Amino acid sequence: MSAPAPRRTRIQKRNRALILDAALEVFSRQGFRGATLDQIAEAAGLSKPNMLYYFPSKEAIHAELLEGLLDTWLDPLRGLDPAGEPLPELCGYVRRKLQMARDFPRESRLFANEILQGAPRIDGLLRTDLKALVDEKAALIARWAGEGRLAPLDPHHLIFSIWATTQHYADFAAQVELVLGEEGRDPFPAAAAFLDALYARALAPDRAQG
Amino acid sequence: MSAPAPRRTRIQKRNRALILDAALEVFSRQGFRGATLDQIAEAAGLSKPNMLYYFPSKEAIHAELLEGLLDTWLDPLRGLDPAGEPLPELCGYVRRKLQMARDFPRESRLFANEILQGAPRIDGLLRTDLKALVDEKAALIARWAGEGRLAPLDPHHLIFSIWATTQHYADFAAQVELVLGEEGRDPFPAAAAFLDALYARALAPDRAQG
DNA sequence: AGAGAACTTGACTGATTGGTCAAGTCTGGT
DNA sequence: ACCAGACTTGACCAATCAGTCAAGTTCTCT
Repeated sequence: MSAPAPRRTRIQKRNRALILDAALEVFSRQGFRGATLDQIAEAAGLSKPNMLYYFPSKEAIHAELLEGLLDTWLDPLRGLDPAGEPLPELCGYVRRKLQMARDFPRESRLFANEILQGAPRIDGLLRTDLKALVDEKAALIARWAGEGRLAPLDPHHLIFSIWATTQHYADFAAQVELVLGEEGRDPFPAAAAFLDALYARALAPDRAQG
Repeated sequence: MSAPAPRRTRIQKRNRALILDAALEVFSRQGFRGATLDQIAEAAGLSKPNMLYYFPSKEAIHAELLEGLLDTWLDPLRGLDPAGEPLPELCGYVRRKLQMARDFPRESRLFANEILQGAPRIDGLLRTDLKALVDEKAALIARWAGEGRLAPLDPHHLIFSIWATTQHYADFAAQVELVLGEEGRDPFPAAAAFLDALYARALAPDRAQG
């Protein structure tokens, strides 16, 4: 199926990692077209021809970043446990997703850039992997709501809202910092407290009638 | 203060509008660096030198788009009425903001692109106009919450969450369509119903005690 | 109709882009 | 020490980039 296991020397491992890290930084800010190999090479501390010794093209670097991304990106959602209590499960999901926005803001921006452009290079993955997982978890949420253990909210749009509110702190970090005005301080603790309260309130099931 | 009123012929009005519309389309997808004057010229149906007869540079086109943007972008928030009932006021704000995402998705993406890059060309405006308005409305929301007419949620993060959830439907439209799977259908009616329910539940004040 | 301004464009420029190549240097195994 | 393969790089290339310019065409006003 996949390519034969590539033999990698120590130097290959180190330099490929340097390149991917630098490329993540540049692509996540400038988008694919806006990024240049020179920027990436400089950020990686390598010469441009040397970088192209490890990757055949700009496309290849970008593709390798995107491939690795979606899997880890969806981990928090995979962790939504059908056996757990609905409300804590969903609040836990929100917390994990926010944690990812804090820990991997560059990955979040890379993804955002890709979607903003209409998802030209990731369309296939979204259509299959992403949609399957979301549909599965949406069904779970719908079941919980049907059992009266959760507020009756559209599951797909609920997932969208969780993505939006959590990734906002990575993708729009510049705006968040400017508006809060405390440019040194970490907005994530307050964000976590707010989102926990928001979803705890919104998702609490209606009072049982009669 | 501002430049002397520019005398504009019919042709100037038409062609400037053509250029700005084409540029909005291209910049909002590709970002500033990723967009090219040739793309914009082709989308506008003009030759590149002709386009540069109306605008001195690529930067100038982009700047003109950004300048016009923030004002209309903040209109829904300005409409938050201190004299109104807190809950309907905020739900109305959510509705107006979602309507803007539906009617002006390119503007939303242009803004998102700019913030993703760290807001290099709009930093000043955000620091002054945006922050002032947000602080004013956050104070209003805090007052409402203090009076027990609204749930006690952090006002700044509440505003962030409204921005995030509504703009999501413009900026991440490609993903929303793919996940919902009904690629022809309009996701906005369901989104409006969901967001109205979400915020109505989350923002309802706690039951008065004793 | 005619003059002057407004508009349009093909051909161009220097800079930057992604990518190549031959000729080097370094590294690890013997 | 030696060699083969791994790594590195300066110089280079064709394509594309933002922007210029001179020479044209079209419009507007009288």
